[in-house]
Amino acid sequence: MEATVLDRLLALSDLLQRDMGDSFAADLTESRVHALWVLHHLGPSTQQAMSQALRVTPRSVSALVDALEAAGYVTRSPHPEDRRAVLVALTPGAASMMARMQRDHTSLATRLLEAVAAEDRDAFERGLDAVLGRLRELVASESVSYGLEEERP
Amino acid sequence: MEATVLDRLLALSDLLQRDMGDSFAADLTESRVHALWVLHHLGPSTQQAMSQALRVTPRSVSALVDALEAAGYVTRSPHPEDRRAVLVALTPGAASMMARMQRDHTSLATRLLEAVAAEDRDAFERGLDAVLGRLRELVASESVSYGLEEERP
DNA sequence: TATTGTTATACTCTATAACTATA
DNA sequence: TATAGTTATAGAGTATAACAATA
Repeated sequence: MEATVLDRLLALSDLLQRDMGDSFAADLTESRVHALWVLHHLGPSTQQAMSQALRVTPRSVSALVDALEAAGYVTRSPHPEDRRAVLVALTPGAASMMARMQRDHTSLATRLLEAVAAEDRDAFERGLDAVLGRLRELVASESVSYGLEEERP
Repeated sequence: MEATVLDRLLALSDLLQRDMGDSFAADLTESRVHALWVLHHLGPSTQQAMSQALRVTPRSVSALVDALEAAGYVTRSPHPEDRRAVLVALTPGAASMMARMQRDHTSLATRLLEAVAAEDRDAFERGLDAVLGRLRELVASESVSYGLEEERP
């Protein structure tokens, strides 16, 4: 039995994730880098906005921002229009680190696409979009399930 | 700027992972299901073997197996040839649960591939293999890096 | 009344280090 | 001496619930 497309996608997913989890500074973890990455793309943000982008609870964002602030990666400042909220922003050092990460990300994207034979690239990209679209449909309709709820050992 | 192939792969990775993390019985977590999945594919295994397959330390395997054993998903039995080791095996209930998960997995693989236009499928699969191969090379040569070690804020 | 963020608490995953039993 | 697994301990991520300040 040979590997299905799904198996290969899962293998890719595994490699990408392992790769991203590596090579962080000692005081950075995957979750913290994810938070920095979100700030890099969103700009200064409330913790509410970060909570939605990271898909974790506001309480967890507080903990992440506490750690990032203590290590000098972000600052908290009062929101100019809403005195309940704070604005979290990257420090200059963290911003340049994220800029470098963005360049590495772009370079990786290029190198991966270059691995695909030129005559296959269009079909490959169409296929990728099709699979992504289908998966989004399935997730939205909740019809992707490993059905573990019904049965117990 | 439109999404690169890498961005789409990461989006796929995200959806696949979110999907797998959902819909577990209350006493199952993603890590525990991963352990059950490994046992489903390897058959009865030592904790050492599980440690390598799951890429976590032996100590963490002990903790996972403790929880799975307490909840009735696996059993520990003495290894017939090595009295230091134990064999961890799925209980019948867990085995049938994993069989169902395997069917769902196969069905998902089929549905995803069906989303790709028939005339694109060969090129899509070749492209996928090429990207996967390239990523494996890059990871093996450690030349994929977001370079976070050198700089600090 | 609803929202933003925090304090308090708890559980899970993971890791390192030291230890026992066996190979 | 090396390996399989455990006890002990610690750090990080996440969650829920109750609360404060503000909208």
